[in-house]
Amino acid sequence: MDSSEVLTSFIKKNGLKKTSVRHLLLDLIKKKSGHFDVEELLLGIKQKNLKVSRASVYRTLHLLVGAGLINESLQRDGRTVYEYSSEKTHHDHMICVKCGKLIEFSDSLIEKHQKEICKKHKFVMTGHKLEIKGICSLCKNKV
Amino acid sequence: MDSSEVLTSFIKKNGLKKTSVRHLLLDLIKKKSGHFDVEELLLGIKQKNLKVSRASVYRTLHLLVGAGLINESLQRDGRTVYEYSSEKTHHDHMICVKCGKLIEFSDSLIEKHQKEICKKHKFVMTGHKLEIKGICSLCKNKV
DNA sequence: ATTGATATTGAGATTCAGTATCAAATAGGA
DNA sequence: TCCTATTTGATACTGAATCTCAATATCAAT
Repeated sequence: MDSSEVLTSFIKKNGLKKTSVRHLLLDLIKKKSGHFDVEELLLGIKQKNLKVSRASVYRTLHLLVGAGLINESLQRDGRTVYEYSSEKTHHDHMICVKCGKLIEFSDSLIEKHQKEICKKHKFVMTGHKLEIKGICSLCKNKV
Repeated sequence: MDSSEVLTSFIKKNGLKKTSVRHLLLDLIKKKSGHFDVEELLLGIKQKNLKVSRASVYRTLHLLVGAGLINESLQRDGRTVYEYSSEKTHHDHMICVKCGKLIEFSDSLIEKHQKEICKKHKFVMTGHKLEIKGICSLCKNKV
């Protein structure tokens, strides 16, 4: 089932309506395939001479998170950064506090431990976020 | 070296000035010993008939983070939640998306893996945050 | 295809956490 | 005490995210 079908079935299951705005945004996001925020999406929309309002972008992003198609990835400069939930394993982030560089990594052992901890607390995990802040190898060697 | 001394030496080392506001806030935070945000601090200040401005609270919190005395713990309802960096090992959080309940946990294996990953990427970690979102055991059993 | 009930959208106003500004107050060395 | 740099408080400002509400679109039933 591809993402468009996932969206359609999520919409149907929740008594919502299939709209062009919702599928248009999903398409834009799929093409980006990486991290993005609301400003980036709005810029892309403007450049392509499409018409989607800021409010609809925010609303649709919430919807897509609910459908599991995208994730709130992290906060950067006060903005929420999202990413498309691809099939590849969940990954986490290192953020360089000097240059803002984002490094992705994934560690199956950490994932496994998280699941065990949730089990121990009888907690049903719906999402998780691991952010490591520090100084990247390039910045470390500067001055 | 207790936290007040840590603050004093941090202030001296950075050519800053020792002020009553800074030590007052540190004392308030130590007494709280748990999670807190700016509004909570301001409320406590008001109730005790103390006088510290909102701007100074924000400024001092940044200072205390820099001195390693407190941590930015997580985001809750758009507000930054801090916590006092006690001697106990670093801990992470589970947040119930239904009731907002915060569950603390710590896992030395996860910590260890994080360090290894940083080493692999030649990344100098200055802090990290792990947030697991989901549904707590109490909410799970409610309708 | 038309209707009607309901959900969605766009434009702009609003909210609110956090930041910037700047004059007055304070710290602390000389 | 004096001098200079830092800090503080009051308040204006910023900007991401949300709210409002009239206009529009969806879709099931006719």
